[in-house]
Amino acid sequence: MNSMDVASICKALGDTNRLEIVQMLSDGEKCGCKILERFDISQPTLSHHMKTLVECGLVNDRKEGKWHYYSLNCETLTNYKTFIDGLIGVKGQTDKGGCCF
Amino acid sequence: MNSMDVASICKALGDTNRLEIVQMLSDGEKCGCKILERFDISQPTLSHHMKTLVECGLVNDRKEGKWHYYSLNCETLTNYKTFIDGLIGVKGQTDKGGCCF
DNA sequence: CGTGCACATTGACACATATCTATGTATAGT
DNA sequence: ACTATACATAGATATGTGTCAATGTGCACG
Repeated sequence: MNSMDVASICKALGDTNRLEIVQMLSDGEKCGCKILERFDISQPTLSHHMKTLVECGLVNDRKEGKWHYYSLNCETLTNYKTFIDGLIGVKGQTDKGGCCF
Repeated sequence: MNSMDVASICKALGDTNRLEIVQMLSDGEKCGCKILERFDISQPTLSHHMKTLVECGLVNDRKEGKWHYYSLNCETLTNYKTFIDGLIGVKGQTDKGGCCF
C-alpha cells in the first residue's frame, strides 16, 4: 500500500459523515436506504459519499435486485492499519542535538 | 477519542505532502528547515501544513532558539490506531437477508 | 405496461483548502 | 546596530469538496 492509496483513504475518512458511515458498517453489512435513514443528508449526497468510500477501497458494494449492500473491506482496513503501525515507534522520537544530525 | 478528533486526523493525513512529512518524522525528530529541504513547496506552505499537523495533535512542536523541532505524537497515533482497530472485525460482514433486518 | 422504489448523474453553488508572493517577527552572530 | 536565518502571518487565487434540486436509470411488482 503506497502513500497515494493511504492518502485517498484518509481523505475519505476525513469527512465526519463518511467516518460515521464506516463506523455504522463496522457493525455489519447495510443497504443504502438504511444508511440514509440515519443521516440528515439527501440521497444524492449519500450516493456521492458511498462512491468515494468504494473508490478508495474502504467499502464493498454488492448489488442485489434494486438494493445496494455496503460492507467494510477488511483487507483494505487491515492494510491501512499496518501502514499506521509502521509510523509508530520506528525510532526514539527525541534525538535532540543540532539541527537534525 | 471521538469521531471529530479522528476526522481531523484523517483530514490532516489526507494531503500527500503532510502524509510524507509524517512518514519522515516517523524516522525521528526533525527541524522545519530540514523538512523544507525535502519538499518542493514554499516555506509558508510548509508552515501551514505543520500548523495543521500540530493542531490535530499528530505532531509535537518544540522550540529551541530559532529552530522548531517537530516529532510525532505517539500517543495520538496510538489512540488513532486503536480507533481503526475498533472498526475491524466487530461482526461478520455478510448478514444478507432482506433490507438490513 | 405503468407505477413505485433504490440509486446514480448532472448542474449549480457555497465554502474549504493548497498554494503562492509579500511582509512581519524573533533569534543568533558579527 | 546590522545582517542572516527560521518561521509566522496576511492577502490573493485557483482548485477541490460537500451539498442540494432536478432528472435519469434500472429493477420489481401488480
